[in-house]
Amino acid sequence: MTGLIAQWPARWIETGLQGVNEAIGGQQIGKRWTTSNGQCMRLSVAEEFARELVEIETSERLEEALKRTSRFLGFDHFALSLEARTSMEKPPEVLIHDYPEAWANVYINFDLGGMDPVRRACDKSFSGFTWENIEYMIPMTRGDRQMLAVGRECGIGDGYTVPRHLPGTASGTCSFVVRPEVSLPRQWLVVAELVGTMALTCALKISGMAATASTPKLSDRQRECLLWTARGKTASETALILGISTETVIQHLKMARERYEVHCKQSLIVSALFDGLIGYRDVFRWQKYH
Amino acid sequence: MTGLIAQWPARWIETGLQGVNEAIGGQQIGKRWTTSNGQCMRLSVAEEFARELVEIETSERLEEALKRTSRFLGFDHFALSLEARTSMEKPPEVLIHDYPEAWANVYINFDLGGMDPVRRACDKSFSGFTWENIEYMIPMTRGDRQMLAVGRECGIGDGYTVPRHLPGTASGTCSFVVRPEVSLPRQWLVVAELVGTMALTCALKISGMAATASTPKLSDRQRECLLWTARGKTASETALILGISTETVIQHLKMARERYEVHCKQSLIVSALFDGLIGYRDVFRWQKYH
DNA sequence: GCCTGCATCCCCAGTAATTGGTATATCGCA
DNA sequence: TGCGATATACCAATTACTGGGGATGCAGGC
Repeated sequence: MTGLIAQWPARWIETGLQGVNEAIGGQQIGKRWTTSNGQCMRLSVAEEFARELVEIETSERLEEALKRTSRFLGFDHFALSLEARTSMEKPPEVLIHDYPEAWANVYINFDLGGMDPVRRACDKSFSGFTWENIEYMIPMTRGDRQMLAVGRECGIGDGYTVPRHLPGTASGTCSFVVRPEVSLPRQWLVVAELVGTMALTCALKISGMAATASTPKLSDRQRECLLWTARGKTASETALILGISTETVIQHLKMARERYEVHCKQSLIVSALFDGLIGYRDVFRWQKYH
Repeated sequence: MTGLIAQWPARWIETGLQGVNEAIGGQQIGKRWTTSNGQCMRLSVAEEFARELVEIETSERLEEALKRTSRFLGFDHFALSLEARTSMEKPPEVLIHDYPEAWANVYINFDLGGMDPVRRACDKSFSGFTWENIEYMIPMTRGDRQMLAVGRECGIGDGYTVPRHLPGTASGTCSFVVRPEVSLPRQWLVVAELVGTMALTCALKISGMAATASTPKLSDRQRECLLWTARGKTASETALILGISTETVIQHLKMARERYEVHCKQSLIVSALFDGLIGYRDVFRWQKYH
């Protein structure tokens, strides 16, 4: 339980915010994102992208829209990857990009080794980050730096990556990249954050991993018993907490299993979590207060 | 094992995107967010907030800045919560809000029942969502609706919640709320998405949580036994499947519980799912084939 | 060579869960 | 008013799990 409790230098945290700050940028309003009459149009780009996405059903169309939008934002490449949260070997649900072929090939080898520092940094940030800040987020190994160097030779310079996670369901990243010797379009990073988020939402929809509401399968009392079970309580403990008899708790859980058509509490918990009938926050928050 | 992997109605997925679309909004540019000379200033609000955040080191100052910004965006209340998934009992790392006291008190009681549909919906979306869309994301029980009704009586109307999750590390939400009978400021939701993201990043910095990340690691065999357990198998069934003795399976699960510092298989499964050690895909894909 | 981690196997005592029943009372709704 | 759903409570038999002990062999690192 100990292990790698590294002390992140406070700097990355600041740079995380500064990254957003830079992303927001815009002291000087560039010509490119203002119309002739001086109207700001940065959000309009995200707006237009959002309108497109509502209609998109296939990864091909998402790729096309993302490519066009990333170009407009001033990036040379983009890459979106969405994978089911699993350790088993399976191809990602959605993987679209327009990286140079040389880099795409190299990348697969690096990725198989799990050596991508960008991926690791994704587990550390709520928001998008520029690649130049990765070294303040995670320890960079020699292999990591070598990978980035190889990337530059393949036409991959700096980038901005938007990470998103859904517990138990999926992890996704959406990166916007410029070629070497070119600066990131700072004033557009904030729009990239929005565009990346929307693209990942769309990818989730395409992959079929998006959630939906079903009619609640359980009564409130059944759900309550289930929640305490998920929190690690036994039937008798739950009975004490709810002020009812142990047998009643058992009965509620019995009914709940019948409704979900499962025969054990493990499956019941997994099903209810997946359905959204109980949430991780419901389970873990309570544990804080023991 | 039917019913679990239902065919998601496309509706919520669309509404998810439409939510973003509405958030982007802005067909009609309201007077409120344009300056006298017609300059758009929506992003400027986020920009200003970002500049403040870089300097903020305490939750008190974050609270103050978030309160001011949420008012400016047209919301009546805000709430930010950031929780670590540690095994140690500790209060939430950061919990700041300016909800009416009546609601804060009521909420704690409901919270003990784990009946907040907003928190559950947070496990289902990459981006922020309006509360009116929750019913398309997760099943709503009677208790859920009752909770929202009580909320309205306490001055809590509709809201927009930004969820963020770092696997094995932390979960956070930032909500922006209007009082009943008042509409959400649609054109500002996109800014709320950015402000919420930045506020959560800042909260992460304040809590020092970036420093405490390591998730327990299980051996391959331990994970395999855990996976079959999550699939609803008993120890003896798992033993048959893996071709080892029941006692060995029990031993592996024993070790896994020790590493996660939990004492029952329910908690083990929930923790492993949350950390991404196993995924719903791992569990359900198998069940399709019985 | 020693140590650690891993995987495998075994025993035991106590507790919990599962499956099969039965039985009340209440509440909302048609 | 009667039906169905809900919440409550109980019993009995069987199986599964949990937390203590052990043990062996095998790989990899220092």
